[in-house]
Amino acid sequence: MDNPIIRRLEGFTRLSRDEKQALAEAASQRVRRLGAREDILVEGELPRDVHLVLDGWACRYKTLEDGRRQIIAFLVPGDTCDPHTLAFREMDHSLGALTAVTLAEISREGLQSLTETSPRLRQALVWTMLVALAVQQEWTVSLGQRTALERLGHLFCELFLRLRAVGLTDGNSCELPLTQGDLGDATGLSNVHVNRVLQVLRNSGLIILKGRILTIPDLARLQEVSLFSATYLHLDREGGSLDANEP
Amino acid sequence: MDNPIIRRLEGFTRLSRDEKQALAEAASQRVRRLGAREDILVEGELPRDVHLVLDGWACRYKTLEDGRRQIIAFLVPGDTCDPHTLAFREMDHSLGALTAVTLAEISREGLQSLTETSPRLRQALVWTMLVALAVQQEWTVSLGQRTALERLGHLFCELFLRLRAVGLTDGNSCELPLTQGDLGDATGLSNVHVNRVLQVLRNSGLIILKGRILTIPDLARLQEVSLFSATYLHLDREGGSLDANEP
DNA sequence: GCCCCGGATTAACGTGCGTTAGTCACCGTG
DNA sequence: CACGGTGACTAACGCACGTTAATCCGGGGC
Repeated sequence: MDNPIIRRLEGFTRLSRDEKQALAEAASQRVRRLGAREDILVEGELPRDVHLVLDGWACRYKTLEDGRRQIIAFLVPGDTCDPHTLAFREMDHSLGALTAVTLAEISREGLQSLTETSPRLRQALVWTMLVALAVQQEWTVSLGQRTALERLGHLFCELFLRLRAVGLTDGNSCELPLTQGDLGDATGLSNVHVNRVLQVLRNSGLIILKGRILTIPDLARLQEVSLFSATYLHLDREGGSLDANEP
Repeated sequence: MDNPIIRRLEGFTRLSRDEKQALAEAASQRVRRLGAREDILVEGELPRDVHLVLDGWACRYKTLEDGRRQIIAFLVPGDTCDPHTLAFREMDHSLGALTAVTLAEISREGLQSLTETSPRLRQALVWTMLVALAVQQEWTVSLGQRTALERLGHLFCELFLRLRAVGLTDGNSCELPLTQGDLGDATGLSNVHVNRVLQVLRNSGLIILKGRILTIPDLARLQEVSLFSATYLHLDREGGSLDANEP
């Protein structure tokens, strides 16, 4: 009943017991498990369901004809894989598991009836889409303007805070089950250069990265170096239009 | 009554006479005009209204502390400037006019009552947000993987098709009121390099760019060179979940 | 008609990052 | 315990692109 999706949405709005119950039930009806590096959905597919990440890491990616690959988003527990399904028939990108993952499958109709009974859940779903957009905009800034070091530092800040929002951090550490190749595909850098820059980040004490564990000894300093400002993540309950109708 | 917003939404769903009427009325209630290069909203502001572009070009942009600037989206007639207002209090980026623009201002409440009376308009609004997300994802790919020439070619394809969708092209030509500096800020390139690459595009006959008019003699060829595939724009009426309940 | 100014263009030079290609460390497997 | 495989790491070299700075051009104001 305590699942990361609810934890995620509660960062935005307060949910009633009934809403949580309905959501938890919908998300436990059908569960799909995949191994690391398996594809969840590939570009061109016509998904019938919406997938939510319950456990593990996944990513969105696009591939160009000549093989170049760009990871366009990381998905951690609590994230929605494919809200697009609500408006588009066909996937315009692929979804891949990075680690072994557990997904909840909710049918389009199921999700729709959920949002039709609860305006608050509807708002929450819109909110997740807008946050996804805000994150994507920030990635645009990273790839367009930030140096390699800033890009990686920025990404680490983002991932750490997103994981913390769903209770998946331990002090100033979190898991980071990504290869240097993955980091390169996400930041638009070669794996070789990712390696070089990681050394610098390590040697300057900004991060500790060993095994699959990332530690950020001084988050404020890493944020400063990476020109990171957390507002775009909208992690605090700012209150959108819903609150206008509420006490 | 025939305004670009309706033209835009009709690319996704068929609207009833009443819905169009209500939308057109809401969009004509309050109109705001700005000169070229003026700011519409700046980061940190707390907008009370949602803005729609009726005429002219605008852009979203973010600025880093040291002055680096990234344009994260171009807005043309029919586009929604700030759907965020529905969920976030504070702007996490700025909006600027590129040319003189005419905007429709709709209050949060006004928009909400519009979407509450018509589920179809609600769906259409969700659709515009998802398209914005899809476009942002494609920009991520461009900045991460495409070469300078591909980036510019890709951008030209995108803008041309988006303008065509709202009836703002003339044969294989359209307006392009952007400076080479703007193009650089959008593609993550220096204005000098934008200039170099434009020469190549011109000399190879892929584009004609003179005055503020862009002509694409052979769109298919430009698409090929830029690794452009139009699916991410979702310009065709694919039918989302709404159609499931319809004849 | 002249001035002024933003934008386009060009040139010379520098560099951050990619590419290629190799070695090394680790881990699960038979 | 040898093995194969994957990911981390290193080194040498090259290029796409940035930086700086100068010149050119066209349009609007008076």
